[in-house]
Amino acid sequence: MGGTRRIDPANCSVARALSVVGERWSLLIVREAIDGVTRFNDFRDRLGIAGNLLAARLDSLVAAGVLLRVPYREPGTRQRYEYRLTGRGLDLRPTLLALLEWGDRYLADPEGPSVVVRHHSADDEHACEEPVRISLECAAGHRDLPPSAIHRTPGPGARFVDST
Amino acid sequence: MGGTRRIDPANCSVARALSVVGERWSLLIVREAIDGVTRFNDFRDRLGIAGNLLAARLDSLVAAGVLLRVPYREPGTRQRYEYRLTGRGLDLRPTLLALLEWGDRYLADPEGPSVVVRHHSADDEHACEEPVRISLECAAGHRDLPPSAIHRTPGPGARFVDST
DNA sequence: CTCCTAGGTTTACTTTTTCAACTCAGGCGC
DNA sequence: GCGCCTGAGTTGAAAAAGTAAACCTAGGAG
Repeated sequence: MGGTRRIDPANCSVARALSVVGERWSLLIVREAIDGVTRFNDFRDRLGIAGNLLAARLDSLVAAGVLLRVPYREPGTRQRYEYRLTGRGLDLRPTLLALLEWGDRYLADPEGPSVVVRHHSADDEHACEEPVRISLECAAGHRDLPPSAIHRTPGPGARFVDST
Repeated sequence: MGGTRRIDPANCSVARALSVVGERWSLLIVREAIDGVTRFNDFRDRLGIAGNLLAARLDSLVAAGVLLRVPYREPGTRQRYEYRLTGRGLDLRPTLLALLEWGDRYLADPEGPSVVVRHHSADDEHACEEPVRISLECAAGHRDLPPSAIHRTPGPGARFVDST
């Protein structure tokens, strides 16, 4: 017994992240939220998702802190709730952008990508409207690493399992 | 009729990418493949996934070009098949890294991340073993854009739907 | 000629997802 | 006050997906 040890694949932030946003629809809901959607019927109409499932997903995203359930009241109507993206939710943008890039590269519409993500800013200073892409860079400042130039190493919270 | 028009949310590379790698287990299988796993029983043992489901996922990842089914033969055994990551599969690393970063930031083990992705290279020249992270940069050279500094615009393949 | 093993397939069961219909609470016109 | 409309869900039955465990299978070893 006691062969080599390797990082336990179950104790991994990828798996934990996927347990929150890995279900069908979750990331698409976040994408719509990033696009400014906040209301139940708008999510439902834009995604074509079933109402009960949307309710369940919104609940779990709220529980995970990705969305915030906020009461609002439009003049002349009763109080209702909307779902606002939190900081956590905004921080899923790189994930969505990585998926967008991969989809554009390998599964795009023949006419080209349907969505281009561009740089802008509230103040004019940095607004340039140029397309944005994902880049891998290391703490030593090496930029644009190819996917083959990275490897996984155990971190402080690593657990190990024996492999045979 | 004919309100404002917006990008059709169904005609989107994020949705297409998720139709390939968005099912439960798919990205974890890719993660293991990136980690060097190629064989059925290794995937099964490391992930704890049911055999029939693993078979189905491997098939669909092969059909999507993420994995390649390659015959091999170990001396003294019959020919078997293994599943090798393709270029498409490797290009999912940024997606996995984005999920890893998000999970580390918001769902980490109290002791810290279990996995740290580091920079290395086959030739010593660029090897530095520093941690790698995802960065958003635009074509004009602006780097490290915060998630709030980007927005979606229609691309050449965009389709539109009326919104009320 | 039987056993072993990696790589699956089958079967039976449980859970999720889907679709459509229904509810609910308040505001509004009358 | 009464019925109607609307946004935001809930309910329930059917279909699809996932799980666990037993079973199959082809070639090499003994």
